[in-house]
Amino acid sequence: MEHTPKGYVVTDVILDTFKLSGSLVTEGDQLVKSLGLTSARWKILGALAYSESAMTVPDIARVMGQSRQAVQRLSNEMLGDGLLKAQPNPEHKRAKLLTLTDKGKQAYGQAMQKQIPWVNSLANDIKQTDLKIASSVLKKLIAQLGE
Amino acid sequence: MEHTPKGYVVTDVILDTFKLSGSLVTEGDQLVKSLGLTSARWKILGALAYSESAMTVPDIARVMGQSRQAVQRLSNEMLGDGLLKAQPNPEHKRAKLLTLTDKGKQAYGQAMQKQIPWVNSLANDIKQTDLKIASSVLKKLIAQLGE
DNA sequence: TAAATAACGACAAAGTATTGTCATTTTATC
DNA sequence: GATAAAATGACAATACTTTGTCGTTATTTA
Repeated sequence: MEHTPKGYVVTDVILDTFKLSGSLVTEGDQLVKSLGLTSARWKILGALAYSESAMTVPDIARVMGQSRQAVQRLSNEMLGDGLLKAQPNPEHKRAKLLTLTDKGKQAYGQAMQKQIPWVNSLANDIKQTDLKIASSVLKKLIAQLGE
Repeated sequence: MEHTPKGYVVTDVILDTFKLSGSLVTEGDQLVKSLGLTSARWKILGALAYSESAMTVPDIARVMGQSRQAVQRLSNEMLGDGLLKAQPNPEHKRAKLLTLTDKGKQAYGQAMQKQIPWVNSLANDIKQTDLKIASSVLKKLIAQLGE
């Protein structure tokens, strides 16, 4: 059995995804290092900042496409560091609702100020239409894998 | 400062890259589990199988876009497991040349037999032209980050 | 309502990764 | 050729992640 022409390109996309993901984590770590953040913590702050309402740990994990346990561990640390705070959840005794503290909001805001010029420059010599196509392809692949 | 329209889409691509990478590693682990492989080992086998000549550990790391140490650790384990073998490097006393053993070739071949129908089906409802565009966008982003 | 199923937090184990350091070897520079 | 700079293997520290398990809490189902 052989790769179809499309299957061959998908393999290429897969390998590039691994490479890009690694580079992004490394660059992201450097970018927010001075703020006391890491890429992983930054993503959790982002999930909560982007959300309109408070979320539980499993909520965040689902949005991020990660395991509940990984988010739980980071969230516990970030609660201890004062980046997050927990509210009682009227609908669930154990799964508390997490939100950003002022410190968390400030850290996320500062991270965004670093992220914005960074991604803007990353996009410089790539066409808008191509970026949108790439985004849709990645989303389709994610959807395929989620089934 | 705000995101440019393109910067906004790049952010989307970045988050999707994280998500997809995680899913691919998880799925890949399942796919080759019965062969005694993991996604990480599979990628190293692939780097050597794809290469026309033997490579050193740092060579493999550069191709994979990963740290030398991560590849070193996996390679040492795989040497112990008989998936790889080391040849003396006439051009370098310390950096030995790695190649696949018969066992390594067999494992990689079996992995490919599982990978091919998998990626072919992943590509099913995505247009070839879109896949190529996605691939080129990822490569451009990787190049930007490598500078 | 009762029982089965799923979700959740806590904890642990294993794997993967970056970063940092050190001694040694190789390569580049002068 | 001598010296400086870079590359390499080994080792350790730290961080992130998945998988698995357990007891408890919610939800679904009968």
